[in-house]
Amino acid sequence: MAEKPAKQNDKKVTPRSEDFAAWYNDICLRAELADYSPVRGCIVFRPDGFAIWEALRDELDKRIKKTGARNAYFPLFIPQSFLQKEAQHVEGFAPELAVVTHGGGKELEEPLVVRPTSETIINHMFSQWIRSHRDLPMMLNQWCNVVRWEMRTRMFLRTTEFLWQEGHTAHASREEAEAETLMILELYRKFVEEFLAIPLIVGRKSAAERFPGAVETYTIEGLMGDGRALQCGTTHFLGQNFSKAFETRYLDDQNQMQFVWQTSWGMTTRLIGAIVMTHGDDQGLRLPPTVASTQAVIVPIFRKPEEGATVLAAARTALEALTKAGIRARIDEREGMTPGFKFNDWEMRGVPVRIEIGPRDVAAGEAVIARRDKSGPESKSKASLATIADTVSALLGETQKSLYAQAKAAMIANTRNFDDYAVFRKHMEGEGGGGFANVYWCGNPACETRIREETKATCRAIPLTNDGIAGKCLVCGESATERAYFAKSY
RNA sequence: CGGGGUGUGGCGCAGACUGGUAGCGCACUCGCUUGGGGUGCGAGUGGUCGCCGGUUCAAAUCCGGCCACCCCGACCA
Repeated sequence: MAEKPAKQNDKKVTPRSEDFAAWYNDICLRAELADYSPVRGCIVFRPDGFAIWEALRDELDKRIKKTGARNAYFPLFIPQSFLQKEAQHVEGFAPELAVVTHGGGKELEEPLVVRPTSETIINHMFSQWIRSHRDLPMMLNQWCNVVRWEMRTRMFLRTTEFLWQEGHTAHASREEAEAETLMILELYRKFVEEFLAIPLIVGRKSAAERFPGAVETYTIEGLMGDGRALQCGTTHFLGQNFSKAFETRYLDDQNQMQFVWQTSWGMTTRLIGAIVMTHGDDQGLRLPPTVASTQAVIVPIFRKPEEGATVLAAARTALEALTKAGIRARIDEREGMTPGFKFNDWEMRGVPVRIEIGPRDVAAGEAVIARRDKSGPESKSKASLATIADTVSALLGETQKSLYAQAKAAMIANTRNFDDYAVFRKHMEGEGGGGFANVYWCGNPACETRIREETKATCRAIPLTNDGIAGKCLVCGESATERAYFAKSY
């Protein structure tokens, strides 16, 4: 689908309902979240897009630090040989590596890989820092960029270079590492659902979808507006795969040499795309107040200069009250634009609350308030200028909840149970998404492969609490071991 | 790497078949007008027509070669 190019300077964005892919591109460009760069597959994060990342990152950083992990920074370049030490890891990442072969005008003795992820270099350092059980657990987090040479890219969702947070921990016991993996998974779930207002399905990945080098991978999966799933974050239980490859060992309290047990986990700038695709509508972006760089915009309306003075004075008083209450607000004083144009412009940019102040309002001591989480006449109401900060503050809280509720309702409406393979296949074969399919599965990779080949749907998550024993595999009819969610994904 | 498509002001396109002074809409600048849901009018700025070569008095247009980008697949957060 989506052959129609983005109509960047036409007045309206492509309606979401008409062409989801074109709509998504339009929004990212026109709301000035990002722009294409001269380098294929790389994007520029513009201030309004980067502000979302900053808000998200600051909150996530706080939550991660609360678990005891500390931030560090490891080099961008990794000796090529490091990537080759762990068998599955090489196999998984080799095709998508960017490799530096020259430096200072000379060919390097050993090529350097631009990190696709930092397990290897971190293990190399861990092996030098960890000597005793008293050094454990070691829990580090890094905010950085990584590069993966993907064949096909999409703004925010898949770019050659992306920003992320990668946590890496080493523990004395298997149990402790497994507990850490699940604890971070829950931290991710809460963060994405509460802060980004994106409802999720949580679970374990199938072997085919596992991180290269992990023993077990866990995931949080969202459902986008077009019915396709998006992996929003993953946590990995690495077992001793990397510690054995890098000899990351310690002496336990019995004076025995042991390999550490490890985890890694990450979330990326893909989440910006998830916000756009989960909450956006035909008018454009709808930002959760938590990440909106402008939470409330005041549009002054007047005709004559003398009205302007009165209206602007009222607008500035309101702005002061909002700012004092900790609300990120601004006045749209642009000249030569009609109020109607500004309304549409701010709606397209996803600002949660709009405040209209005109001469009639000032006279009545009121303002018209429009909320972005609703549409039509219900979105507008009147509020007293005297208590504007309280009103807006309450609305921002409600917006956060209502965006989540709307997305949750959409996800539930788009999640179906299937017990007949033919029916499932027919459902999934249609254009676009198809939502989540909740099915019994025998756990055999062959059945998973058949689903992928015939329907393009993949196993997104296997819930942690499983009633798989109760049913028969959707594909082969054998006794099921899993009850899993399948979907077409980004 | 396979299949399809497109390259003409910042963006979206027409012009090409039938060679002859490069055009339209949006955006941008200036002026007036308008202003409670994408105001209207006027005047402007801006282009070696993807690149190289050929045919011709003359090439955006015809011929040959190359390059780039986009979409659909395989790979992936």
